[in-house]
Amino acid sequence: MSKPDKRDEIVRAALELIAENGFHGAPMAMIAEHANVGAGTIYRYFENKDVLIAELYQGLEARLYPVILEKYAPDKPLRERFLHLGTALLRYFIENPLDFRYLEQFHNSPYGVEYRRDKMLGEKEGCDIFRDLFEDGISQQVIKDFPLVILFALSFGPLLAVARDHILGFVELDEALITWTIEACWDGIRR
Amino acid sequence: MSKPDKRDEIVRAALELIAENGFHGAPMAMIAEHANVGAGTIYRYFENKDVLIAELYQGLEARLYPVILEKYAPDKPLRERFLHLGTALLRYFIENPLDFRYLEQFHNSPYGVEYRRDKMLGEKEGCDIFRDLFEDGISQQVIKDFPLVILFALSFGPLLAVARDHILGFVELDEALITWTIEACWDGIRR
DNA sequence: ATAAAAGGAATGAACGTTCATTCCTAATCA
DNA sequence: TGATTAGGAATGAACGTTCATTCCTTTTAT
Repeated sequence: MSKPDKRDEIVRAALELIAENGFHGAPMAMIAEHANVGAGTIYRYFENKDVLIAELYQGLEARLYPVILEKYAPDKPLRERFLHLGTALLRYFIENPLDFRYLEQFHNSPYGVEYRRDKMLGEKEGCDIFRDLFEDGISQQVIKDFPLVILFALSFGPLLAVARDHILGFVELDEALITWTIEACWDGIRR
Repeated sequence: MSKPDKRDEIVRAALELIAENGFHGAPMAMIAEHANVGAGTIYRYFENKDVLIAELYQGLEARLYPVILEKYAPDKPLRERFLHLGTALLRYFIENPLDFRYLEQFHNSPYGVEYRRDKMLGEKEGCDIFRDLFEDGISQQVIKDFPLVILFALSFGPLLAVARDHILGFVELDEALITWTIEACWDGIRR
């Protein structure tokens, strides 16, 4: 097993176990076992569990942007742009349930809240695409003139909820239902 | 301190600590200390930590229904009924941030998922009021003909998200913003 | 005086992390 | 080329800590 191979195995095992069992249901010893690696080996690649958790998160976030930006046309009408981004995101979550569950675990943990607070205060990059879209829509009087946080809530709230419901098996989302759901989100934010 | 008084103190301390620090940030010893009670005393009232957590949850849920049903008029138009329930719920969460944070902790934990699954499979009582409302709306062709789970997601998704944002200090919700947000949710589900 | 309730030190299991040791590879020497 | 050895990656048993829970003593109430 080559060198980066081992790191990858650790990351993969951590993703699987944490996504399925939460941070506290995934002890380092168990992660090591599932990665076919000694317990101490993890510490050759990650300073401690917190660092492993954070790096894993950043890796997932980095994967996400290219996916939703693929074929994104910033010149199309606002509604079309919104539907593109929303459905792309929802599809990604459905096709990558482990990623989704991990992101949720992270966001609902102290790590995530702190991370989000930093982003808020620092006005960091990240959801730029959505923010631009909303600001565009407000100034064109196409989207309701609400604070951005509210628009985010109206868009991502349902999106994350249906993704969760699908992954937990409470509903079976097909292409049609995905589109309808994102269209309904648009109805919520449009004037 | 009388007998039920002690039980109440334990429940209050557990609510505060778990809402603020999560299940794993609220050890039994700390709960006992904050309740001014010996560590062993908790076990006179609750078989173990899981039972404490579950009973606390059921207590909160039981408080919730009377609140949102107050002044609820099942004969008013659908939109009005929806706005009443939605704003009442959102207001309750904002006025009782500890309750809200506890409920979120619970729902995002293995306890909550299992609990929800039981409810789903058993078609248990609970969100009856909302379900009736949605089914009414669908048959009157006022609400989109979506699966109930999707309608729940479109309504509660944003509601919980804005409540979270308010409590974490990312937005300051006043009466106007509360109404506008719930109206926007209605725009999302109405035909 | 007796029983019930409360208290908190003691217990053992589980966890993250460390570190002395092993193992593997590849450079060095004969 | 084949044998020897150095270096660092990998290991997993062991450690210290934390936690839920138990158990025995003390306090309170009757």
